Amino acid sequence: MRLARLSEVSGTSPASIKFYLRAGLLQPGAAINPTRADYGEGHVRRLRLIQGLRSTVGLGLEDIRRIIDASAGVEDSPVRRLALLATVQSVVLRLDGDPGAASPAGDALVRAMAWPDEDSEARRAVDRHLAVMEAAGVGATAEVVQAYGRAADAIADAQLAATDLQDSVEDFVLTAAVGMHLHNQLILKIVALAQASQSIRRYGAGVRDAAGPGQP
Amino acid sequence: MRLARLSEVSGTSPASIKFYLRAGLLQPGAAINPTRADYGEGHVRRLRLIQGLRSTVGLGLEDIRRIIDASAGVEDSPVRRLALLATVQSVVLRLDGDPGAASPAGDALVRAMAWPDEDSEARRAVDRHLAVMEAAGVGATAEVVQAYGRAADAIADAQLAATDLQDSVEDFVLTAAVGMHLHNQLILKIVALAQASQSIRRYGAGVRDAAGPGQP
DNA sequence: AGCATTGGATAGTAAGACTATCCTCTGGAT
DNA sequence: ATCCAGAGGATAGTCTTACTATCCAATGCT
Repeated sequence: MRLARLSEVSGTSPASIKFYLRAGLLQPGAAINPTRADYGEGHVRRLRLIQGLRSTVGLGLEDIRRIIDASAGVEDSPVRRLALLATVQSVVLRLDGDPGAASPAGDALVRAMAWPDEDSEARRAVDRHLAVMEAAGVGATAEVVQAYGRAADAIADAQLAATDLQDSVEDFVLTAAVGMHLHNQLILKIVALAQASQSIRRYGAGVRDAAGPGQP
Repeated sequence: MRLARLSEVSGTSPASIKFYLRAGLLQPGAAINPTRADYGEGHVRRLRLIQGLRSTVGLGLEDIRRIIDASAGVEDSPVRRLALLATVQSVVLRLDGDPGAASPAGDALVRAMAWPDEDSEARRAVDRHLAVMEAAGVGATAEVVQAYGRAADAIADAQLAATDLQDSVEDFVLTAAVGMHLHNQLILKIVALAQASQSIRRYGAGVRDAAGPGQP
């Protein structure tokens, strides 16, 4: 198909498609001659992936490029797919950074949850984050961290169960990233609800009524 | 103190201070004469708040303005402070939106957690979010939602306990927002760790090694 | 008296993600 | 064979956000 048709099918403006081509997020179509190129189903899937990662997950084009690069060549093999999942998580949550020291709280968590005591980017990110919180005077007690751990276990289980290793790489990455993002948002909103609920429990419904800029 | 001194004390460039003054995020200093103004401790606190909300929590100036507006006049009264906390959460998590229908999953959660069955912005946000997830084909089972709920209860408890209702409004809002943000990030990172751990448990450490763009 | 500072206003910059315009080539209809 | 709408490529413009830099007249300290 030609650019105009690709634009229609994918719901992306021709100008944006050209932009993604220039940015290297989309392969050039097969050149029929110097002024005509042919695009296929792969281009449509790629555009769906870009759109989804942008609009739903809110990633920038640089992050999307990293995910696309990591997807290259990962067609089958569950192990590679799960590794790709780790990359997606790393990008979505910005897990990369300096190594940093292992934290006792992190060790305690891993032991309490009976998780394999392996070094991983996620583990280092948790350790670093606990150190940052400590430094900011916002410590997390071991009980709280373990409560997070139990919830995280359930979440991870649900997400892995919902992960279809048979999809095309694009669809696999897209559903994984979208699912991850939506679950993350859900947790945060439930925390907000819990906090509102506990406030009401302690101080009554007046808490709700006193909200907002205009005070009585 | 003069602008130059305020700049030194707060670590904000004079140009930025002027910018915040223009944007209305900072009150003008007490005018001594047409070309000289005096700034006080309140200005320093306000700048600390703006800086913290920007750099740590990553809020935009519009969101910061909403929080500042909501803080106006809230000096004491625990009830008002907790209401302010709800506003901060609403801004940080972007809880506002159309009402939307109540979801059975949300009701189940509230009942299971024995939270007060009150209407609130957070509750509507959870309901809406569950509907969005359903629509996106990323359903959350009741068990998962309740696992989130238990963790959220522990989180909310820890955060409310760490909330010092005696601080200045600025410090109160700042520590609340920063704590909220850091806890949120922690949860997401622990989920990432849980997922990595479960992947390794199922498929062995090969998952970790297969990560990254360069494949063997 | 004189010059650096202050405060206020105006305009410029940088990043990110497009969007619009221009130009040339071409392929199907005439 | 010829014409011209549309294709593809390149370049430049737009919009937003958050500053940063420059100007300018009025002071105030020396």
